[in-house]
Amino acid sequence: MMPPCAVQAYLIIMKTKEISQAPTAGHSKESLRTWLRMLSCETAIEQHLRTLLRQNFSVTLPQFDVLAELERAGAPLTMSQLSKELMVSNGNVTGVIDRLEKTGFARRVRAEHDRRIQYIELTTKGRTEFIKMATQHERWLADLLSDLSLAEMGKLQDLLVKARQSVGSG
Amino acid sequence: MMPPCAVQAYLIIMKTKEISQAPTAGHSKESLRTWLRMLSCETAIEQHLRTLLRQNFSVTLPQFDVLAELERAGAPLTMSQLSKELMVSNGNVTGVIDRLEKTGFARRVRAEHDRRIQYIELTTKGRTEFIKMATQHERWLADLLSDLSLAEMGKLQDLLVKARQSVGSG
DNA sequence: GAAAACTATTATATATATAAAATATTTCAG
DNA sequence: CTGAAATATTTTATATATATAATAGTTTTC
Repeated sequence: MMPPCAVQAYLIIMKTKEISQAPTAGHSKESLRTWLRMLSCETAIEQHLRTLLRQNFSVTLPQFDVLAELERAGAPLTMSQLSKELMVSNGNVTGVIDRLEKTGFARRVRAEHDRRIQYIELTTKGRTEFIKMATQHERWLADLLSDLSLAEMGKLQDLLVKARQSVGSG
Repeated sequence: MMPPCAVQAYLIIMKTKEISQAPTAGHSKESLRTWLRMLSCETAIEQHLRTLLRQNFSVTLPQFDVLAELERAGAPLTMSQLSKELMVSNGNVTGVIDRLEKTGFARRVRAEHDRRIQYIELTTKGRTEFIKMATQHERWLADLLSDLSLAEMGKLQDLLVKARQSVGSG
């Protein structure tokens, strides 16, 4: 199975510069190295999860994301709410919901008070299946990161949060 | 502009569990939290870079990746070599190269010794433009991660490498 | 020389960004 | 209070990217 990738090959630059990097390399070079390592790590995990979800539950990652958001909300959401929460364009959600309706995991319900709005809600099947997926998903992750101690994960989280804040709003 | 996303909304789970997490939460929960933070951080950076590349150089991220790989190699590569290096499926590279040929950044050259093979090489224009892009790309990254000290980036890299190794081969 | 392996492309389904269009509601000038 | 303009919500259109699978052309191997 082939990975999602996309960004990926910044790796090139790292490969190129790596040898010539002195330990005191400037902030610019270290930023690049940090980013490339984050990218590599994130991509590897994402690939595993994507494949596992597809093979075990016949569901794609964006579909899983929508189910998760609906389950978390505990109530129907509009298309706009979904696209905002998932940070995906509006037109995108339309397609994902189309597929989730086809497989019977979610359904559209037209609002009465404002007929522009469609509420998206989980079906019983959708909720049941999502619970299974989420449980398994958490197990997979624990396995993927099993070499890290709790303390290491804590430190890693702190640094990731700091990096995220540095990048800016979101 | 809307982000790439895709994986994204595992965030949901984090949001759900966050409050109930005791400091001594188990490895499974911490793995999930670590992953969600990594995802959030990586996605934010990727979004910025993607937008900046597109707006400043009219190039997509996969196209930039191919250019980078060709530049790094310093020699023409075959389609298979590219798809392996970039961890993208074979059929995928075909499309990206089609577009890079159209914009004049790269070109196909049929090998003489083995007519199954196409070598992909940078054009002069492609090389020139890529250098500009890579320089700018590094600046953008330094800016995005400017809140992190060199020591913090070093520690973050160590943990990311360890996480990457835990995930497995690649 | 036939079977197996290799290389690249094509086909199909899904995902995504951007932009434009379609539909419905709200606001506000008159 | 009415109706045109502004807003809001969603879908559609187009281009790119991606995974998987199937196909076509070449080369290697036995």
